[in-house]
Amino acid sequence: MADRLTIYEVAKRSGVSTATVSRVMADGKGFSATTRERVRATAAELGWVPSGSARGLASKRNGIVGLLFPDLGHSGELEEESPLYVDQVIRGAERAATTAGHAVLIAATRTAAGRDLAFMVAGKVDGVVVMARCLSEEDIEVLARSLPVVVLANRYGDGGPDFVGTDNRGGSRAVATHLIRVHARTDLAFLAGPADSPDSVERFTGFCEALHDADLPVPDSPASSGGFTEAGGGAAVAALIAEGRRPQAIVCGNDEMAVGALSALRASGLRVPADIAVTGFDDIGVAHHVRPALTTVRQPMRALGEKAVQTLFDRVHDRSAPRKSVVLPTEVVIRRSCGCRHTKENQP
Amino acid sequence: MADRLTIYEVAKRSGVSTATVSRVMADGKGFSATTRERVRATAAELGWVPSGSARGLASKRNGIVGLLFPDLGHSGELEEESPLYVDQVIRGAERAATTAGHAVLIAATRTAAGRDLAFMVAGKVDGVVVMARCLSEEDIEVLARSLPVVVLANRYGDGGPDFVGTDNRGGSRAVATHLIRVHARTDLAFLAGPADSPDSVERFTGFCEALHDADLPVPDSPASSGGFTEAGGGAAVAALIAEGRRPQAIVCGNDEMAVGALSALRASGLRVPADIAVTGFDDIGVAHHVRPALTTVRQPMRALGEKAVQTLFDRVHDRSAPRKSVVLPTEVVIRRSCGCRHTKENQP
DNA sequence: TGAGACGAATATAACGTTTTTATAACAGCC
DNA sequence: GGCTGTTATAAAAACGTTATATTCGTCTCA
Repeated sequence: MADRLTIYEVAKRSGVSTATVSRVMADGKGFSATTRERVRATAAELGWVPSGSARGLASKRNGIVGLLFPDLGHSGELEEESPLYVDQVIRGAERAATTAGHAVLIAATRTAAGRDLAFMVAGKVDGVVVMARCLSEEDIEVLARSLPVVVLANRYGDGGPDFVGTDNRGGSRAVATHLIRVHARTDLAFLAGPADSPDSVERFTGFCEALHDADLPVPDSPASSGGFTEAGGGAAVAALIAEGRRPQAIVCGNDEMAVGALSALRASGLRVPADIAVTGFDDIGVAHHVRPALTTVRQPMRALGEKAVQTLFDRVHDRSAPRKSVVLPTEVVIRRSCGCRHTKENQP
Repeated sequence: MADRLTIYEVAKRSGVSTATVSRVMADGKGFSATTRERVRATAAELGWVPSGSARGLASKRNGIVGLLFPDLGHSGELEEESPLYVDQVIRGAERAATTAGHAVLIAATRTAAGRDLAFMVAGKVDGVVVMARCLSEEDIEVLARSLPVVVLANRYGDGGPDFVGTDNRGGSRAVATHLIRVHARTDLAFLAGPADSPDSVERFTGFCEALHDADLPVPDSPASSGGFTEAGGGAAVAALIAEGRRPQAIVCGNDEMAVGALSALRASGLRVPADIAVTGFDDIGVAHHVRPALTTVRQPMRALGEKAVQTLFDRVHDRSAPRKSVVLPTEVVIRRSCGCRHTKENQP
């Protein structure tokens, strides 16, 4: 019986031309109300859904933005440990996209065929947001030559695509300054993440700036490193204590390590914050459930996703605009682990 | 200078035909290794990304699965309250899709143009997973006529598309049975969600089955309703207490209401679980942080997303296979609020 | 040496829309 | 009743791939 269902069939049955059907489906102008209704009814009756591919091909618009991220929990046992903030970024991106009538095409790249997937995605969208380190700089450059690209949270050089990130440095500086000014701590240790993590490096830089601001000695390198994991943070702090080091505060590169630090300090019989203050970074969910509740720095992950997509749309709209670089402010979340008695915490 | 970059340009520069370029990019067969390298090099050099639309049009394959959900936090002030489980479903879907070399196109439908977005998405994908109540039954039916559809967590009639959901009824029955058998509670109250929520209805049904199993009187309707919100749950329980009702246990339709119930009971000077036991449903994040830690029922949201996409692929692969209906088991998570002393909790 | 067979590469017709450009219908106006 | 200016519709040319059917060599084996 029926051939494959196309716009021709719908046009014929509605007694109009394909052009009219096209305009009706696109909510355009140039047809009467009755025509509109007739066409819509026919389409629904036949169960016709216009081919997005044909549409995209003919119109050169896809109505889709891509979002590439390194991983979303493919790492076997570590599933639940995979970065939760990705969810928030997706939410933000989805919101900004929906507002503009676009859908979001997501894909993780840290898998075997990840690079291929990334290019496949790139071919289907009007522009793409690329999260930190999920594609090589060369690949990003190739993509950027053929479609709008926004890089998220990890700037690539100076001449690259638009960039949106958070103020790691400022947040770290602020929380360290809080420890110095408010709690009069003068001997602070920084617990770093992986050495090749730009986040960790920026946070250490902010930490150093705070020390510098207060005329305290500035270290060349972090006191220790915990690989951004809870276990690593605990081990690093335990080692520090075993060496006889007793800083007045430990500024941790992220919350996971801070949680580990808390356990390690308790195990050593040291009190937080009385003996040693501890701060984290990221404000993950457990931060305000752990005891003492963790003073940390919150990154506006959702806003990040939103801003990234908005920036992408700006770029789609004007491909020759000057390169944009957006840095969203971070926010210090005061709880107990820094020594404060009254927590100051807005809802996330 | 350059025209718009197409396969023709790449073919010309590589000294081969477009067909060869196409096959090389698709990792097909029928070309020599040298040709392959030459073409790939040219493509990279030119920064050419094959048009996904043209590809999809010609091949009738998109390499994309759609995922439609009602909302992802567009509701103004309630942002953070929006259902977190959606994130998990997305993660599961993304994983299953990536495994098959597909990307995931996501869109929320509870917005003004939500329905249009849904149809737009449908036109771009090889199949679509539709989450509970984000599209009318008629719309789903229209979609299902033109592409594979899997309905998530909310069955539509008996003749509809493939279905994947969780065992609400069984989970509710299991947790109620636990209260009866292990903790010898005989006077249980069910705190329902919105009356039109199939989830709530199924959970109430399971609750009733447990009572029936134990030869306890089975109520016609829930003891009270809290609209699935923390405030609503608290208010409902407060009202119950004010009326002089003192059930031995309150089985809540979801965790939010259970958390509200906990507060309300504390405010009334009642001890949980000594005076009244409380259970929840969903195992949201706070469930194990609240005091007493909440005994609840966990739904495998991530597995749900994964299974939905796998089921979708099955359908794509064989469109005439018999209708499939998958119900994933739920799991009772024993904590303190039911009266148990030793929590039994696997990592989520 | 020639017939077959096989691998590599090509030419070209789909694929199903949107978008011009052109035409037809239809008021309103003198 | 012809003229004009809108508006609604029609016809056909893109859009950039993939897939089918073919061609072209080269190799193998009788």
